[in-house]
Amino acid sequence: MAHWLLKSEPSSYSWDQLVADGRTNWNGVRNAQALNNLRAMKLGERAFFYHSNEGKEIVGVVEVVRTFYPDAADKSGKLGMVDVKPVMPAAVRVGLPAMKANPELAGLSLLKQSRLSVCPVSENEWSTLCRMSGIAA
DNA sequence: GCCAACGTTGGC
DNA sequence: GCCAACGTTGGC
Repeated sequence: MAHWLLKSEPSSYSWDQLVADGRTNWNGVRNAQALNNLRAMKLGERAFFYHSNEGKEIVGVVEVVRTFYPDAADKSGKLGMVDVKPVMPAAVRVGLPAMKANPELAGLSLLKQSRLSVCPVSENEWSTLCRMSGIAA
């Protein structure tokens, strides 16, 4: 199974908000590459939840509970979303400096393409990040 | 189809 | 608040 990382500014949608909601639709993605990543997500696949701008750290893990479907509000028909639910919070929040300092994460697309809001995470990167965050993979 | 101008994201 | 890195738009 593939793994992912979803970015959100806590001021617009935070981990706490997701936990309170129990589930949410991950809409508002406009970037073509990010949309492609959303399309590639399968049911039950997991993603890290990362707070951009404020905190700049991994705060938890989410799971895909509905695969990609079109955004009814988008007339171009290109935009869409997946639904996710929280799985567990990070025991240790992993900040950007910690990720940059770890050579095993040198290829992490979060670090290489800072503007990509939905990025893939390789299996090695996933287990490294699980270890760092105290999340049981 | 190229490229300059502009807009957006996100780290610092 | 600034700026780098991109993506997008629009004139040619």
